[in-house]
Amino acid sequence: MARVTIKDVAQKAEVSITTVSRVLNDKVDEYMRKETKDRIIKAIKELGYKPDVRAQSLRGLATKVIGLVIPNRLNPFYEQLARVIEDVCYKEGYGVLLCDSNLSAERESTYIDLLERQKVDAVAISTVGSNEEKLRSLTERGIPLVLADEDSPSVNAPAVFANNYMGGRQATQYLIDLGHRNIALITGPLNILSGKERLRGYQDTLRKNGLRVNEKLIKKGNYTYESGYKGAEDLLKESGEVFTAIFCSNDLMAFGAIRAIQDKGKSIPQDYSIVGFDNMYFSSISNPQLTTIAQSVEEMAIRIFAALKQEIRGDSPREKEHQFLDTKLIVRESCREIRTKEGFQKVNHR
Amino acid sequence: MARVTIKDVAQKAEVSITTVSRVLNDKVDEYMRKETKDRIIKAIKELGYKPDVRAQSLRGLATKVIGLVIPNRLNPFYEQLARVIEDVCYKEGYGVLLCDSNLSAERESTYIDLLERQKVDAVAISTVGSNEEKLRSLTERGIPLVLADEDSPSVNAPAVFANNYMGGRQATQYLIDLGHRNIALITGPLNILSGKERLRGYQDTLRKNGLRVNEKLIKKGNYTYESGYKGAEDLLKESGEVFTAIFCSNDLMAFGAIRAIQDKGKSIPQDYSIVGFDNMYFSSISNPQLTTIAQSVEEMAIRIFAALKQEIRGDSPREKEHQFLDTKLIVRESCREIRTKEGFQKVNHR
DNA sequence: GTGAAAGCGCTAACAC
DNA sequence: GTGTTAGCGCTTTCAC
Repeated sequence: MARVTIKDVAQKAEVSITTVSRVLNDKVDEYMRKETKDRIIKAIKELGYKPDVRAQSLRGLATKVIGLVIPNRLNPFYEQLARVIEDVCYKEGYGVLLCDSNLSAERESTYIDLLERQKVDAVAISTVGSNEEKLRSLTERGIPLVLADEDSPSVNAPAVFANNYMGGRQATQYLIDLGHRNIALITGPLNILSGKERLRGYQDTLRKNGLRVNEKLIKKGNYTYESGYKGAEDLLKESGEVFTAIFCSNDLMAFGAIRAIQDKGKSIPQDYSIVGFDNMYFSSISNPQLTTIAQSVEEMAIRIFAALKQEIRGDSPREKEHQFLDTKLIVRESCREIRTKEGFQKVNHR
Repeated sequence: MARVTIKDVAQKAEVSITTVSRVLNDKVDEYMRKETKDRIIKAIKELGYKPDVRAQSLRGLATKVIGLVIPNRLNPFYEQLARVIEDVCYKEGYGVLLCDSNLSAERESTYIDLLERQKVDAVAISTVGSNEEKLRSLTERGIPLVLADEDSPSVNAPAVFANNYMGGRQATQYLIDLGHRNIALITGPLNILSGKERLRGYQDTLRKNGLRVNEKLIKKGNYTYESGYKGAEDLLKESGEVFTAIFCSNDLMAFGAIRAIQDKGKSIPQDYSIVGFDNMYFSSISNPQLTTIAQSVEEMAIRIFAALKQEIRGDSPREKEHQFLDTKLIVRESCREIRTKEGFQKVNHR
């Protein structure tokens, strides 16, 4: 029994294909004899018939597939996001065409083309940039778009972000509350939103607490383990500046920094306190377990999917909504309270 | 410029849709005037036309999408496999519908149905079991199948496996060569191939070296961090048996075991040597860095894709090939040589 | 060298 | 209540 189509079902149930189609699409309210319906359902079961989505969607129905474009799943945050979005889609009967642009704008562009040819119902994208035009044309071609944790200038689409600024503030404030006064930062890539915002949160928080922003304590990283290692190494040897804590813009860099510090014979948190960002799974089982900022990835996935659905239904406003989700400090083992000139610092944070 | 179809291109280039279709599919060898062809290509460019894959495939062409079903991407091995397969597919112009069955046979079954309805060109699956019938019917329905690292009894499909038995032997032999005589094992799930084979490799290697297989030193795990922690805890407190090393059937459990040991105030590798399995990214940056067995995931992805293509082309033999890929020991920081009764042990391994 | 027309599997407007 | 038919966007046979 190869390739069974609606015709086979119709034949077996001794009705027309229209009638079969009606029961498939639950257009039965226009009264159909129960007996007929049962006969059709029985035939479908027996033949193991499954409608061909391509044919259905050619006629205007949904493909029930969404495209998801992420920059790089080696970054655990995106991997987690992909997993959670897939989970939500599964529950709603959608498949996910997963596209990892591998940090390449060109690859991202190729993938957008692929998704357009595949006529997916919608796409969620965390863009690496440089594809604004293509993204705009996607929506013009009738494929709705939702921006996931990365903005795209000149693209009018709903967006869901983690509040990276808030996270940067929480991390920095926590260290200050522990008594740290000289807090270093290893940044993310500064051409993307999360990198910029975490930096801004750090700077503002220092200032708000009457502390100076020391440029020598800010090292540029790119979210990789290696760049975290390098950043901490530089802080340790080159700068000659005093510092007692590092806020790393993501967990992977935090692990690199920790290793660099340990390789210099120092230890965490005795000699240096470390805060990460992402709360990746490994941070809860690493040694030491990492104090970090958690983003609510589940919540983000749910919001993204909701936005996707709204766009698919076409009932979204002309001005697209940008949502920001709260971040949360997760205290574990990588920070310690320190004695300052003024004596023990009163710890008081959320 | 919404929805541009082949008609629009034909109109703009002042030819029939047939002619446009010819250049799309490179059926031009049947002599077409170069001028005509150029005009069409120009029109395609200007309109940004992209063929609708659904329509093409309805007429018998490929959908250029494959389905990939994995048990659980929280297991880094599968996540890595998914990433690498996606990469190969990208290079070959294929999209990937990624389906995480989340260790549920029911979810896997639902996903198989989805893939059939979507008429993907082929599916690669690492099954969690209980869906043999469904898998067989997939192939009968014309959607070829490749088994990825997990066999499925009674399903006649090509398969690509890591040589888990070899890995189990390598890990165990390495520990023996380091002088260990009482080697514990934390197993994977014993209802799946990799779990069984790694266990078998462990047992055979002990015996081949004239060592006794001590059931009390074998703890059942399920590839999670928690089960590794629990396994080591049990070994440490309950058994009362002496042992100096643990072979953990995957890295995640190795991390759990390490933590359990450390929580008891012991250290790695001074007090206990640990070998993992998978060589996940984190094993190279963890503390201590983990000695482990590497599977060649890239090679696996390439072979799987090659098998997929062969099945799609339909030129594969009736008796499907089962391939086994070599594993490799990666020595890092989590093991040490120990003194035995007979004095220092000569270390001699590959 | 190029076009007309059938048909892939399906839905929906319209008939009866 | 159910069937006939046009047509979604495309490829391919056959005709010219």
